[in-house]
Amino acid sequence: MRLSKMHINTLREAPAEAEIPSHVWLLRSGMIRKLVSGVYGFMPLGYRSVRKIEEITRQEMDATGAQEIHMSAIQPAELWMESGRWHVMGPEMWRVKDRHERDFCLGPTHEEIFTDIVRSEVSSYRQLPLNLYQIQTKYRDEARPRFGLMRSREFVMKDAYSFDRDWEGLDKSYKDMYEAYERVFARCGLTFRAVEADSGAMGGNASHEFTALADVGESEIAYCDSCDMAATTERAAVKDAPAAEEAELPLEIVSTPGTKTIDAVAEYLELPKEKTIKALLLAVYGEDGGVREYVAAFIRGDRELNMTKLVNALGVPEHMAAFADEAAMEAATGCVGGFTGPVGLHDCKILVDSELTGMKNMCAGACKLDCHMINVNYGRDYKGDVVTDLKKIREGDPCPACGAPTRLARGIEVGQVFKLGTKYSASMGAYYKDDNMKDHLIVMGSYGIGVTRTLAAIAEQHHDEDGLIWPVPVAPYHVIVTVVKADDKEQSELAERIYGELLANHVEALLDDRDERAGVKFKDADILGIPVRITVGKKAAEGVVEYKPRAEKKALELGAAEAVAEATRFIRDRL
RNA sequence: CGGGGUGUAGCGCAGUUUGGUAGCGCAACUGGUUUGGGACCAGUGGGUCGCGGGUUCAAAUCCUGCCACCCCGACCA
Repeated sequence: MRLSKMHINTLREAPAEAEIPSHVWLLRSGMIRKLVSGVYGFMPLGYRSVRKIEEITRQEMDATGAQEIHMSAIQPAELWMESGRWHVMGPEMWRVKDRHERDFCLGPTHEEIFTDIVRSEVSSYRQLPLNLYQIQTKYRDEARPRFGLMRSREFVMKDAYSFDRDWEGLDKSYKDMYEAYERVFARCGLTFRAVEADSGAMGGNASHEFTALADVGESEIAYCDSCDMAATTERAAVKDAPAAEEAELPLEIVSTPGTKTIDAVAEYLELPKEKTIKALLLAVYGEDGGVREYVAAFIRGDRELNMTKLVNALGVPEHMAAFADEAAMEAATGCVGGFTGPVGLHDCKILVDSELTGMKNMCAGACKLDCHMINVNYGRDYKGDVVTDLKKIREGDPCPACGAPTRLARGIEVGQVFKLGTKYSASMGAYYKDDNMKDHLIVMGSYGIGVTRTLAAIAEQHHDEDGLIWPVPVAPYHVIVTVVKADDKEQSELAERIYGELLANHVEALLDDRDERAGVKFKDADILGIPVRITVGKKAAEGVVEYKPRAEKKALELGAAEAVAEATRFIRDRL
């Protein structure tokens, strides 16, 4: 492609809305363009890179035997009613009505649609296992779209669904997908980790998230250098601190005026925060928006609550639980904001972090204004309706698997795989017949890759102060041939020859034949992040050009033929 | 949804405090001079000042309602 004919528009300055490097450079390179908040369009170069990620994904999916189909983004509400998710999904689901007032949604994911296809088209064990996938636009009305393609309301996703006869089959399908995902992200040039994840609203009982490491990532992972433990911080189990070896002292109420926070009460009573109990007051809401149940969760004062573990313990969807309106909860349960403890509550479910059962002589709120209790002991003074791990993991906490210090890192969730089991086949009635004509539920898995988010993750990991540096497999073009003086006959002829030879070698080449100053062309080539630049300039008459990989600081002087050979080799080695 | 901020030309911004009929840089167009890291000179075009209502002789500027966008938080297959 000749740049003189191509529609590109690089920006000298970043639009004010862009905060992180991937967003800045994708906008400045003119690869993407915002339409409204969380909705982006792809310009010629951006769309080429998107298609490359799609193609890599497609190749790796096909290699596992998965088959590509294409379903509509518009989905009838009935299917979501059947699975039970029409009401579970919450406001993130983009709901629309047709002219007859019938309910539809713009698909945020396609479990229902694929289950529906398979239940009507698969009836025999001979048709299983089956893995169907699509690359398609998804819609999620995010509460807060952010960082360009990173968290957008419309995005391209590859979603695959596996259908097996039994759990052993699912294990195999899951492993195949997991390994395919490792190949996809490796080919995209990402530094990533696969970590254990919570399966959330997807249902199912096992999940891994593929996280591209990046400081700006919204996903936080915990991992261990001494063993292979790696999990999202939501998921990571936290080892309880060892039980205290202390005699139980008599329960006492003490006056603690104005100490509404753990910091304040610990300071006032001169106690370490580890000797205090923190109360988190929550409400579970029903579908009508009213309070269904009040919940008080107790964890050690120095810990933080892990909301995911809490809602899992309650068995409710995450958006149906939230911090309670204090006044209403005080009236209903006898708690006192800032002074709530596990002793003295009523009409309220009590969740206790397992660690507290081993702690002796703790300080907790007394459910009485300006008062705390000391020497509170589990078993003797209070009990939990549920006792489980409710705490968030911290850097340095002992690894739940081996005890070595845990490390934390941030990243971008570019893919996730789930073992769904029979959640959807059971709710929607997807069966197959075995060789005795007996019906069995199909065992399912689902597997997603955020294609456009992957593009952003790659940009986030591959840029410098001058612009993008695309890994060859996802670069919009491989080589850019820059003509320093477009009106110099020797230069333009040599550049044309090099350009032609590159194309003949099946290298995707750009020819910058624009009537621009050299500096403009160099700046643009750098911003666009084309992996190799061949500059045809002063020494064109001698047949000498400059060869420079984008990631290198210095250029090499080579003969034209050598430069073509070198560029061709560079690209082939990395594809 | 809560808190904060911003809306003025394609992009980045000034002007708003103290009302007087809109400006700068970049980009675009024309001509000339330049020509190896975002050139220079001269000229040109482009704006319902987010939208609606109000105050006023006069509103980008003051009052008011709404909308959009961004950031933090809540939330997030």
